[in-house]
Amino acid sequence: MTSPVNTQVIRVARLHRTVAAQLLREMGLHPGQELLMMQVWDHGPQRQSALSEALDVDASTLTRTVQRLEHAGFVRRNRCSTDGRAWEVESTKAGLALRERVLAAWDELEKITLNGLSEAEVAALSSALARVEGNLCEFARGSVETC
Amino acid sequence: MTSPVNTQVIRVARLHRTVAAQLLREMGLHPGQELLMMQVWDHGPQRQSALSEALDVDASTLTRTVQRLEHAGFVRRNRCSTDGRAWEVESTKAGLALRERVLAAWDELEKITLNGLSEAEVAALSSALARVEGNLCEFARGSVETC
DNA sequence: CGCAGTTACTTGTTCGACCAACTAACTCCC
DNA sequence: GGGAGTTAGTTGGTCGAACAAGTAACTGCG
Repeated sequence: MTSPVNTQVIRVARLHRTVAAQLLREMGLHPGQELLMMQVWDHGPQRQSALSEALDVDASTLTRTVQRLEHAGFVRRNRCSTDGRAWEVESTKAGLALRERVLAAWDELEKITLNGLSEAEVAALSSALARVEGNLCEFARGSVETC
Repeated sequence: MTSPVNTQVIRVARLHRTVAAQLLREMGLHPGQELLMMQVWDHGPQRQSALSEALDVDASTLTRTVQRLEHAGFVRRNRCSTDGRAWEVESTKAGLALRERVLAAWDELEKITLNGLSEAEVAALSSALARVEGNLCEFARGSVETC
């Protein structure tokens, strides 16, 4: 078999996203949006630059995700008082109303993913993924500093 | 921390794809396309339905990937002689010319990903990913049969 | 034979994600 | 103060990926 881990990563990622989409669908969210909402719920109103760094996505990706969430009414943007270029993103009431369901879906997704693995296996998997993430990040960024 | 493995899967997937994109870029391929090419190289001309099943992607995704690869000159389509609805997808000479470089890139990606992990750790990771894939697949498909 | 149902592929639409190029606003330093 | 350089966010384009809905061709059964 040629390079099975590459293939496994790709397949697991796609399936994981598909399952996430199924779970999030009924609350009107798409995969990726829940991460932004969770970040805002947990850490309050934040600039897009902070979100983009926390979620580790491109600024342009973030812009469009925020636009869609704003359009859907889950998020609001206010001009930053101290920096005229920046926006602060904040959850609306409608956004907050999703919180419990999203967290439940997130837990369920984790359970589905790890079904049948022992605690030790989960720990090993998690630590292996952390190292893989470090490896990939180092290569992608060209340095180990920002990982 | 809330549900760390979910997050890890998502981050690793994105980084893995980003690194793949960097490696494939210079040969004019995008992530996902290399999987199709490898499938065709390894198993010869195939119908799109076979490809879509082998790569486990939606038929519509496959259609467009084939269209782009065809447009790029890496792949050719011929009407299937025994079934007027189907197409057989085949690598062109230009496609075949990429083979060595793609396989090298694929190996490098695997090496980058697994850098610093022992053989035993890789084996454990791979087996854990296989089980996770089974779990997710079962949920996504609603049955264990097709996994 | 001919119609019903299935299968193979396509198209439209939406979304995440990236890169590249751009604007507007801030900062720093002469 | 004012220009050079940086930072924040946006827009345009492209691609993978999915779902939904559609067309054309095959299959099976009465």
